[in-house]
Amino acid sequence: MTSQTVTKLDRVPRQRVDKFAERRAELAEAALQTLSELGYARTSLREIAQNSEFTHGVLHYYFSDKVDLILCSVRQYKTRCVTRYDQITADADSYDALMTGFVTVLAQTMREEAHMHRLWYDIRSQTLFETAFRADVAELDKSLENMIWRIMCRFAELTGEPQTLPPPVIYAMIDGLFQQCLLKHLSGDAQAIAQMQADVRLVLSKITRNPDATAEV
Amino acid sequence: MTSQTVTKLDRVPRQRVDKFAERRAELAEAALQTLSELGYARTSLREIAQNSEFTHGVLHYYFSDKVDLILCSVRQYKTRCVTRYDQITADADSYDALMTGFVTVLAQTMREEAHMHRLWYDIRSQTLFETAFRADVAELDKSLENMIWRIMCRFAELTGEPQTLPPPVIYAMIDGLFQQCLLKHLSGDAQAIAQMQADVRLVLSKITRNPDATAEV
DNA sequence: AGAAAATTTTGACAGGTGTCAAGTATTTAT
DNA sequence: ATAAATACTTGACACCTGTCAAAATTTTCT
Repeated sequence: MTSQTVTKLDRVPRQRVDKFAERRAELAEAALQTLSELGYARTSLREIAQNSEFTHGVLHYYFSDKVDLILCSVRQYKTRCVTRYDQITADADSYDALMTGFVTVLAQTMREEAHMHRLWYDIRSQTLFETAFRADVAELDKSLENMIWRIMCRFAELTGEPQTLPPPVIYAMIDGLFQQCLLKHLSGDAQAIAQMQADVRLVLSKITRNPDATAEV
Repeated sequence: MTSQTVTKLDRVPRQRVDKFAERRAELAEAALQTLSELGYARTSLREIAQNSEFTHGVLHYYFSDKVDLILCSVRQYKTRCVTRYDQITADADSYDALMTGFVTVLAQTMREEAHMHRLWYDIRSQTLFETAFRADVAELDKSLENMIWRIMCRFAELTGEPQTLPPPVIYAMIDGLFQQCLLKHLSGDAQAIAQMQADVRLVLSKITRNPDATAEV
């Protein structure tokens, strides 16, 4: 239930609502940090509160229960994640530039946000058991699929060739490569990132280019 | 520590050792069932014991701690999983037969062992946080990679064309497709399996066939 | 300034967790 | 058959979990 939230939205002045929402966001942020540090299985409300500037009781003032809090966190994570590669798409004015831009941001993401992404894979796995997260996780997954698809469309524009694989397939493939890389990267494999960059280049070159293009060019 | 185990292996008669190992396997099986039902985060030792014919205390007689038990379970899961597609590879005597055989077993696995596979993805995600599982999970992942690679080698034999993508890349791609399908399948999407079969066919046909082959044939 | 409302803290609750030691029952060996 | 080794159960321990109500604090409004 989010009855508390609804009540507030109904009759308190505008400023209040903003403050309430801000604090929710603040606590959701603390939850994100905790989840990315400990993983879903070991994340408790008291641990989350300790990563904020409040005590554990306040969580039930701003969220109806633990699920409500985590859902809020996931949505917050999404808004940051989903436009990550759009600048690259806009800037690139050639096939090679787009390719280089893409794998560069992939590497950067892996280096700087590895913990946040392990949280994502952890939550997505929870979805296999817990129905509560399914709708939000599916929506986020779809957004990521769209993000990848926008890149592929730009590739298609630049080559003049049509797309050869549907959005879900390309996303699944890139996601699989990213996930394997994350595993190796967090296990201490120093070459994992460079290897993934090479792998993505290889796969995309087979996908984005027309089968006969290599012979023509 | 598995000091208890070692002690037994050292000095008790052969029959005892077998019985000890058998019971370990039996309890590991109960753990597998529980994990695949509840997920890692909600699996407790008492719950595992309830899925066996013993009480919770016995777990500490056969395993040094919870981690020891789960590692044992994962290894047991592996031995069943890793040769799943080998028969298909041996039987198929044409490109189309191999392709059909592969996607058929993929679908069968998804239908019959969805719960076991969600456990696998759950445990693999835990590995991103918990170092204790890393070595075993990495080994299992490698075995699965090899299994997929054996299939690709058979494809290469049948087409006469060389492989175009290295083992880790192909595995990551297929795994990504499988994982997405599992998510949809468990969310109630009735077309998920058929869609995955089509997707795998599409991707493999782009990978296993020479770029110019379509023009030739 | 004082009353009212919103916010935060504190402390408790019922129940669950892994672990382990002290028992009881069962099997094995002599 | 009796003693010893093995297998299993029971019950406890210290601690952690989500939740919530009551009290204390802070902010807001008049």
